[in-house]
Amino acid sequence: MAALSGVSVKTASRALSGEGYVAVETKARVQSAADELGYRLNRTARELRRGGNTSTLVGLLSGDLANPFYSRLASGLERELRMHGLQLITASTDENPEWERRLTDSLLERRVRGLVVASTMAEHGHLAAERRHGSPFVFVDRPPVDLTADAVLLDNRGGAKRAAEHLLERGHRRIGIVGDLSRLSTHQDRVEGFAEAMEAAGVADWRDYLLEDAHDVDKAERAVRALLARDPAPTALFTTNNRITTGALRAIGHTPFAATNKDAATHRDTATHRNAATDKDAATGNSAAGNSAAGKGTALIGFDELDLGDVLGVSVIAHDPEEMGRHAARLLLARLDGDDGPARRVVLPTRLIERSTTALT
Amino acid sequence: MAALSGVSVKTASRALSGEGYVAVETKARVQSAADELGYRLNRTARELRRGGNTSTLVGLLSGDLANPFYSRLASGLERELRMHGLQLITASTDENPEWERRLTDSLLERRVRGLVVASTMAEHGHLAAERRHGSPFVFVDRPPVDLTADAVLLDNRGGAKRAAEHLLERGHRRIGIVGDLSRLSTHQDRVEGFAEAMEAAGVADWRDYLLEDAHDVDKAERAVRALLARDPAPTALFTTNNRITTGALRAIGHTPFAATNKDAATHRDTATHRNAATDKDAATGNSAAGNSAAGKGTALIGFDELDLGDVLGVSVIAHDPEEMGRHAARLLLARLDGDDGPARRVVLPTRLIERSTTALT
DNA sequence: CTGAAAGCGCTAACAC
DNA sequence: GTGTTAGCGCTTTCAG
Repeated sequence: MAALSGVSVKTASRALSGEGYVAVETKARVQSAADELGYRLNRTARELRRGGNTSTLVGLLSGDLANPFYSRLASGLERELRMHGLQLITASTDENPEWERRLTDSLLERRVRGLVVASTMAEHGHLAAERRHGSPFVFVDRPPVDLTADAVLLDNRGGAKRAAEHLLERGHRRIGIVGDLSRLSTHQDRVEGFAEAMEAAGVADWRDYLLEDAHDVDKAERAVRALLARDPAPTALFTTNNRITTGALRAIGHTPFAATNKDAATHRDTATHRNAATDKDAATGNSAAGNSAAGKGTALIGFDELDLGDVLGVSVIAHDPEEMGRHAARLLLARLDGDDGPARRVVLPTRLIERSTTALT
Repeated sequence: MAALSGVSVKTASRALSGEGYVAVETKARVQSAADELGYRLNRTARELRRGGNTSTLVGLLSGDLANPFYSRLASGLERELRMHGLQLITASTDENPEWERRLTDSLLERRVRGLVVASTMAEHGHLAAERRHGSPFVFVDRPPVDLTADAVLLDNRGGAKRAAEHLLERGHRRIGIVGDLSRLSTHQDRVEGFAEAMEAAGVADWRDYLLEDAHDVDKAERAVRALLARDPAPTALFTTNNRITTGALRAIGHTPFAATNKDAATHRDTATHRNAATDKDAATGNSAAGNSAAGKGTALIGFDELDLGDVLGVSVIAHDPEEMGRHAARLLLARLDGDDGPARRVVLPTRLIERSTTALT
């Protein structure tokens, strides 16, 4: 113990934590002793003794931290929390409900100060007891089911409706729509918004061009190819999230530059665990330029902004993931500050960004 | 205490933690009592009592979690750790050394099991005492200075050299190079590699076209515009990371689709805190199509793969951030497993992906 | 299989 | 300014 090395006893606590009065000289002595021994305060023990919730940890559960949507959400959240002395601890659920449950337990056992979750579970009744006297929850992107809790959501329905209207206004009627896991509420809302606009326009058979459960870029690419191969091919496409839009762009295959393109290796080099698949994908990806004739004239609008969306000229329904994170942080901070009012629900707007992929030709 | 609600005392511990022998019936009784009270084990207290390092937390410090490079690194790291029962706690330093120091202290005080850090600090001698009997460190992306520790790095020099050679082979001699913060070792290595190739080719004045400290997309875009406005304008560009490449693409302004593009709002809607700037940027971004004539024929190769790099046809020096994360996890796990051999240094390869931006015309 | 006591590292509350 | 005592919630002994 640093106390022995110094001369005093557990007044070292005061010196190192900077709380309470300590003589300047004593403080210096303790400090240097601690430095020499490589000693540091044990924050865990401190939080235990302090009782209640003194932790400075806030948990975030999301499907996949590598998805720009979630990483930007995390970034906004983290920055806002940090300004209030809190730290973010993140975990990916891989959209697996069982893992989400396990990770939630784990974070709660760790007595996090609060929990922000983009849930992949079908219902959240099991958290009711927790919520009564535990850490506050904030749901992001997807609302709680069977539980009242704060939530920050997107206007999915409105955004999707706007996307469909935009395509309809430009004369399209056979519009393909490719979606994520069909069990996700965000997906359902987007399909609903789309349906609303289509039916209002008198297009009853829009479901013929609906493809769901395209959860990753490769699946999306295949889905889009399948759609474009239909006999009366769709003249336009609505892709309901960033990964799907990426897949669609690969399928449609813009090659903005000269075609002297011997891009043998695709960028999907991250998939080191699925070698066979990678090679095959590389081949199909490579043929994009060749196939492009099929979907080249197809109009496209996607939900979620893309990193190079402006450069590529992709029309999108955009929103602000970082803002979502900041909002979640603010709701959480309010709860930590004692706010025990009714659950709040914030719905963030989306907006249409019209670019070349839906330009009139 | 659940003990009271049940009938036994702190045998509840055994029941809930599942360690030691407990009658099946007793266990069930305790369980239901705990459920009802919304009680959960306090992992913090457990770890304290257990002494030493029993925590399951691993910290990651990086510059900016929203940067795809770091978020993919985090993703690979998190997945690998999770397979071994460990959890990831992340924090962004915003490339601010002072914050990095503070966050490091904070994580260490929390007795994380290990620390993975993409450091922004100039030296790390202060961690020497820590390393002796504290948690192991793994440096990623940037090597430790004044400290021996495990590290997973990229072949920055080789990759940059390859990029330069690629451009030189295609006849370019006036090659602009735009880099990140000049104090970062990754930047320096990349410039060195570039320099090596240029000097070997007899281009002595390459520094005339070097612009540094373009740390964000906007700065990069401006830097590239400035470069292209030089009198003998460069015929090719090497951008040394993903953000800079993005900025360059905006500046060069490919508009792959028809120019009926009224993209009034740029995608930089995230910058709600800098309204004035945003509007201005939007304007300049918007004029990309107009200005494009200036740099349209300019060859471009970037360090780091881009999300839509294949669709856009951007040549890059690619590598695998997720793999870097997995490697870091493995080094850390080995240390936790008792490995006390000399510090390891893993250097991951890069590879050239040749696409249309460097195609011969 | 279950219980009682002690103590992990720290800090609240009081002394001195 | 500083020291003392007790106890946060748990798990470790070591006994029943």
